[in-house]
Amino acid sequence: MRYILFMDLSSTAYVILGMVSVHPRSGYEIKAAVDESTRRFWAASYGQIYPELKRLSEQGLVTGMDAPRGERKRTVYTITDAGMERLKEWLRRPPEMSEMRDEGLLKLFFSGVLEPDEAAETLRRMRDRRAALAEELAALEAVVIEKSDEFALMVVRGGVEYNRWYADWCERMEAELLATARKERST
Amino acid sequence: MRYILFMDLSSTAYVILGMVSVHPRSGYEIKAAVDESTRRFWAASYGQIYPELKRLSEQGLVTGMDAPRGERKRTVYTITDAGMERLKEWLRRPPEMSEMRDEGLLKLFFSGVLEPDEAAETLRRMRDRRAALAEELAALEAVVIEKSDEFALMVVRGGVEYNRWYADWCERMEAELLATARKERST
DNA sequence: GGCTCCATGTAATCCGTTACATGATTAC
DNA sequence: GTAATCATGTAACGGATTACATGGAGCC
Repeated sequence: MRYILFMDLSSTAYVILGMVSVHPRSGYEIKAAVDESTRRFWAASYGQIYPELKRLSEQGLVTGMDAPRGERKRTVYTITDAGMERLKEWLRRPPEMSEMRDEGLLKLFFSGVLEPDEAAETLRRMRDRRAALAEELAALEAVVIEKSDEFALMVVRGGVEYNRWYADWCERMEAELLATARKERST
Repeated sequence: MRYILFMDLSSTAYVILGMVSVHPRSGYEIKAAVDESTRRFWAASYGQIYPELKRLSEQGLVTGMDAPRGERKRTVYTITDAGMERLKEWLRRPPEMSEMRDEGLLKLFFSGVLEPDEAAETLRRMRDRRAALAEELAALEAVVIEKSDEFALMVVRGGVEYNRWYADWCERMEAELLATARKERST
């Protein structure tokens, strides 16, 4: 007999716990929920979800129940009391990890070897991307309002604001860049 | 004899090309440069840098030259014309990848199971972290100004602005959260 | 003498994505 | 009937971090 008292959970484990804390879901549904909500700041793939569900189940943090749809097998997972405790305990701990990888910024950073208008082109692309993302999230906002989930709404709106700020920053930097380029040409 | 005409380069390869495009550097110096500049939006470890330098050298995109310091062996890498062309070609391509992982946002997203003031605590931690980061980058700004690198400066300042926006957003969300919590308590 | 920094490298490991396999159900 | 979606899983692969090994140089 093995005693698992308090094994460290992976970050994916908490996404799963969070997702089933709202209401029971199948692995497939968890993946779908992640893809339309946390994906932009915390993704998860089938390759993580299914093995993790098995582990969480073994540790008694979720329980899987058969819930077939016709002849199609299906297992929905419910969070247990122990699972809810672990989730809350994690939520109360100060957030640690935060990282980003941004190819646009990297290109900008090295753009000293290019002509100013080539660098400006990078900024325009970045701007367009961010503007599109802001619109996408603004559309999602309507969907989230329906669910009346205060925190989900807060996060989507934050996403809209962030992408708008970013798009605006790109515009300003492009203008600045072209302005100094003009000034330099005239001397 | 092997003919490598146009093998795809890894993202790390471009960081290295970018870093040696400014002036020749050793692997150690590349790592140090990454750590004090691009790290926040594009990191690189020794485990990537040294093998990648070897590959880039084999492909004729950089050339390594012995540059010992006393008895201590040291190799500095210089970008070749071919390497510069590859770097520029990449810089001109529209940026694709951009991703983030943010534990704070993830915790916020699932904070519906907590008391409002516990969720507010998460926002306070996030705010403090962002404010500290903004200060850190503001201090770095002074160092970057010395180097008179227009693009590096643009990126650091962007970082300051971003973290200040983020910190401010956290403050506003905390206020909003506590306000609705008060309202709900009074009903 | 010991600590920190300079300097190069590799092996083990972790984390995560992609691709694939399989099969039922629903919509057109 | 066939394409898309629901549903579960795993194997292969790739990217990146961590840890370790090795050793010289400079400083207190």
